[in-house]
Amino acid sequence: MNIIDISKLCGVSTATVSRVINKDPRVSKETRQKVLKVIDENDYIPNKSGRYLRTSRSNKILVMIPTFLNQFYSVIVEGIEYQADKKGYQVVVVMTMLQKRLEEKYIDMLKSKQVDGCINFFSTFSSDEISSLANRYPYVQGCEPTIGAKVSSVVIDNRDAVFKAASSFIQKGHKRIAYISGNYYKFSEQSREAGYKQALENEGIIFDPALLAKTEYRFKDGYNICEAMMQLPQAPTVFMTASDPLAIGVTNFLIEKGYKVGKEIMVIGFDNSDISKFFIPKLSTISQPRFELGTTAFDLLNEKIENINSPVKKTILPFKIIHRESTIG
Amino acid sequence: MNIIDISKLCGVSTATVSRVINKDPRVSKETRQKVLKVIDENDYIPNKSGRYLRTSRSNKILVMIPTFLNQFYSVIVEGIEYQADKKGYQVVVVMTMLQKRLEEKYIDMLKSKQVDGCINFFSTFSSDEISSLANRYPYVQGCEPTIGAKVSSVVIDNRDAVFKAASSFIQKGHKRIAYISGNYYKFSEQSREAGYKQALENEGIIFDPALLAKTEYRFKDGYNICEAMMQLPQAPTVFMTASDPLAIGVTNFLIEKGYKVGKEIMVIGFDNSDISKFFIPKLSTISQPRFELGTTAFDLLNEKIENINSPVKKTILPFKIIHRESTIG
DNA sequence: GTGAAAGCGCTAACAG
DNA sequence: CTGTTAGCGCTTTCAC
Repeated sequence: MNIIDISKLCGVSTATVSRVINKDPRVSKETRQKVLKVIDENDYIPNKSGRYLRTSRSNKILVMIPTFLNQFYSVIVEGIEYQADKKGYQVVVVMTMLQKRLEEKYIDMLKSKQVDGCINFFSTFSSDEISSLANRYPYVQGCEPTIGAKVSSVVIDNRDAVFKAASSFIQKGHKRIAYISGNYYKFSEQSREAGYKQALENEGIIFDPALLAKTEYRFKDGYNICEAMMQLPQAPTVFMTASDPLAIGVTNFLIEKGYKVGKEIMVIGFDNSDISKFFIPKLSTISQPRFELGTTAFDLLNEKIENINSPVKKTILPFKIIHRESTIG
Repeated sequence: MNIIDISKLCGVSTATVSRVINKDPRVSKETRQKVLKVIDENDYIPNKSGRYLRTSRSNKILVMIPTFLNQFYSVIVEGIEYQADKKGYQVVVVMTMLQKRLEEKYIDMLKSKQVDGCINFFSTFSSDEISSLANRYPYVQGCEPTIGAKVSSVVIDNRDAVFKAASSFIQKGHKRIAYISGNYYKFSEQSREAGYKQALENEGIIFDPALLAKTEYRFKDGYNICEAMMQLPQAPTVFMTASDPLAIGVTNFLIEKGYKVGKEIMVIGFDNSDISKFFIPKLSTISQPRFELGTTAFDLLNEKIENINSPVKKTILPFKIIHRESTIG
């Protein structure tokens, strides 16, 4: 069942059927109703490949995220969907699991014109690859822009977030502040580490490499790192981490050993994931405006879709430091 | 840059270029190499819409899930990707947020031939709609098959899972067992409630409607329900829930009020989400084989893609009841 | 081993 | 307001 079949059943041309489908106003009311009736009766759905081939637009955008395991991306995708929906776009999401092979498999959807644009939240590509990609296709990055690449992106001020949080702990008298970072050497990690070191320096505390760990973002990594650091001659009194699961892992170890988290030892995570409010003790964290990260990413992408030569933009959104029981007892 | 441009640059026909792209063996080695060189030099990527239109295959499947907020789906999607990848499929995921409008917006991808098949994990459609959909397009369901619909699906034996768990609590002497269920009136909910009631009946305990709650699956819902139930004249000594977040919400309330969870009051969740091992106390839960749910769902779909008239299959995978601190102190 | 040509289903320019 | 027609980019017979 295609547009020709429908047109024959209606006794009109395919052009007229196409006009009805695309809500072109210059079709008489009677014709329109007749066509709609036949379409409905036959459950006719236009083949999109035919349309795309003709219009070279798919009204679809691709979102690449490393994993669905990290709830962090959930609200971001909601933001993208919210904004994209208003412009009539479909949003399809793919998972790259941090693997270059999978990223290539799916970026092909952009290159082969199956989607009108792509928002990526973690790329394994080099900055040159990203620059050239973004130069030729609508492509923007969120949260983890490729360092040095010429590409539109939306992020928070990671450096300032950690700087402010660390500074406030120091001002309350803490001297041994640990920071557990990720080990991908990406934008957010570098920024946050810089903020951490800057805070120490500003407050006249000498940076101790033993208090800076690089690891994966999971619960057990936080647990393991904490276990190691608590055996240092001078153990930390504050643990700052690059994710909430890391902070929860840290807390697990501390509580197991009988420490009073939030009183003796402070713990603060990152991302304000849902569990942070319902963990026991309630977890302090640094919050990113996830929904707005999504809507902004879409807006940036849309500019590129409408004009691939529009200027590259780097948008920075505000963060929030949220203190709960794990830092204020 | 299209296949014609490439063919001209190579001095061959488009047919030959197409053969090279599709690894057709009857192309001479020299021709092949010349074509590949030109393709590479020009960064030529075939337009997929042209191909789909011609072949009516997209090598893409659609996965519909209600929300990325629930980590439960993460490993399932990994399983799907793992299996689909072996057959050369791309996996695209969309989020329906339990909204019929969004589900329709995305099911259109299946009907309009943008994907070769669809795996859905939560549908708002009626059983008639699903039956007719599954009859005409490769479409299967996972975890929450539409009740009464003629559609292939993969699930665990939800009824038996809750039956076994509840029975074991009763056999340990518990008489007041609460079950917090979801409020969507879906397959898993009905099965689990049936298992719960069956266990009570088998052990000669009269079902008390005050101990069966229907709510959403979030942390705070567990908290609120627990608060209400603990005010009953005879409060429960066991809380079973339909999700881990619900169980965590329950535990939050109990600990806040000073109860010893795992000693005085037992709590068991559902799905064995990552946090369950790192919550304090460690949370007992009922585990579904998520990766296998994914691979099996893909296999079922693939059968339908290869032959839309292949018989409808209902696959049941094993579950596991995992006891941790919240039920064994 | 290679090319010519038809056609997948659709839209849009043009004509009337 | 409606129809005719070309053509989007690709694959695939059918020839040679």
